[in-house]
Amino acid sequence: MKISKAAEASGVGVETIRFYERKGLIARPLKPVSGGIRDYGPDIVDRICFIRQAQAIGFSLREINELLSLRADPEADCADVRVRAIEKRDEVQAKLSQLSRMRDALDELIASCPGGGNVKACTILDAIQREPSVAHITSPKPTANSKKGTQEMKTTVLNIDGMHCDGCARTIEALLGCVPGVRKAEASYNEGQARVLHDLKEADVADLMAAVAKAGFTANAAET
Amino acid sequence: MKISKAAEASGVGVETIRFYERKGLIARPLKPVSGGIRDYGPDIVDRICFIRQAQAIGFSLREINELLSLRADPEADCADVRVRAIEKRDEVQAKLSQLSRMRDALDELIASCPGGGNVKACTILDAIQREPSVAHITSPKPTANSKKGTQEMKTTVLNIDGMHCDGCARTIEALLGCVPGVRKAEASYNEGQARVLHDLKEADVADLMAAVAKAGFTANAAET
DNA sequence: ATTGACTCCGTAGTATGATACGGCGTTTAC
DNA sequence: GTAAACGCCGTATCATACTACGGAGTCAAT
Repeated sequence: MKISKAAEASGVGVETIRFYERKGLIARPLKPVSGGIRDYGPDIVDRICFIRQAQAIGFSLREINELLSLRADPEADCADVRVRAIEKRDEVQAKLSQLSRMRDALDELIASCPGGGNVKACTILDAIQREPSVAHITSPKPTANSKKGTQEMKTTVLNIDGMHCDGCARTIEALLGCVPGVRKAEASYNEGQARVLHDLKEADVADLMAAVAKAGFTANAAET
Repeated sequence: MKISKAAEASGVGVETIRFYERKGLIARPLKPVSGGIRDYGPDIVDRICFIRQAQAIGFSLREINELLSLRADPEADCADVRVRAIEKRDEVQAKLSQLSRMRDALDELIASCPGGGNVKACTILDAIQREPSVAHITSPKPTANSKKGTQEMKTTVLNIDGMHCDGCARTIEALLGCVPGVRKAEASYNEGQARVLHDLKEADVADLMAAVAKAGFTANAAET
């Protein structure tokens, strides 16, 4: 097989094959004693395919070279390969979670755009700053509140549609807890209700309903 | 803050900051009228951190510049920002799917690995060469199943109707985890999806759907 | 006042992963 | 037997993202 055939068979360009040869990723077939054209075997095509696949998974050429040496090393253990794969998976996973946060930030930006001119409140920067513990979802910041003594605490009971389990109840509690002005939130799956202690100056019932609606539940103030 | 402080605070080299300035990624602080040394503020440090994180996720500097310009415009036309944000969102989504396929491919490789032994028998190395699910990263063709081998790991993505919270997601994970042949199950309330790594020899997609249906959810195989 | 650490700025070099070009030799089809 | 099509090989170029270097200026302490 000549080099152009090999290139076609493995889906790369001729120059790329030569490039891999220079990089030591594939062996350069010897010229036949007689003449001047090298003969590429199917093993080389396989090797090039391997390289391309490994690249697609995210390995760099240097890493691929290491994988290839491992493959050739009779002393090498499969566990070595496994470790590399797991490391790579973790890398990819980390990127995924950050990207997903960035997408959420963009969604937020898009959603807030038509509403009004406060594009400034864009969270794109926040979205990927530092590895983020999920903490901020469950633990709302202790609000340094009440500049004045004008509080108006109230407990509101909400009837909630759409809860399917205790997990839903906990989600609702967390959501309500994040609303500024909410001091305490309890939700019960069995009762289909949430009980919220909040400062009417900062959070009214509509705010609560909106927070719950974000997760797809429907809330209505209960008659007491 | 002098440039070396800013560099230290953001974890890059001084030269890198100057490089970003030349590229227009960050503004170069004006020299004070009096003297010759520029003063770097914390906003620049934030911006640099953002750049680094975004890079780690896989954005190029040019793309990052575009992302940053989304938030920078104070008086920008809302519609324009919106259009660009939507474009970016699509890019991010595309990147997410690609990375997600990479992760699935790696998961499949790792799951099929016995964990030790000679590399001659390394299933990971073999699979990088042959596994059709790895191939679809670059060329997403319908996979032709190889009948040989004792296992056939596959990642199936299910779109799930009826999830109302993270708790539901955890329930679904547990249910799927109980199906024989399932190696790994991840469900996300936000995505409305579950991602299942399973051995087709033991558990097919119908099995997965049946398991989920037991708890009152509806599952459909997603096209990726 | 002098040292030493740092800044400023332009230019140049490095690494990765290719891709292209030019000059020459070898096949091969007509 | 000759011309197009390849193959061979070295070098050059591209894009991206830094990293380093050299010379001059700035600044604070000794």
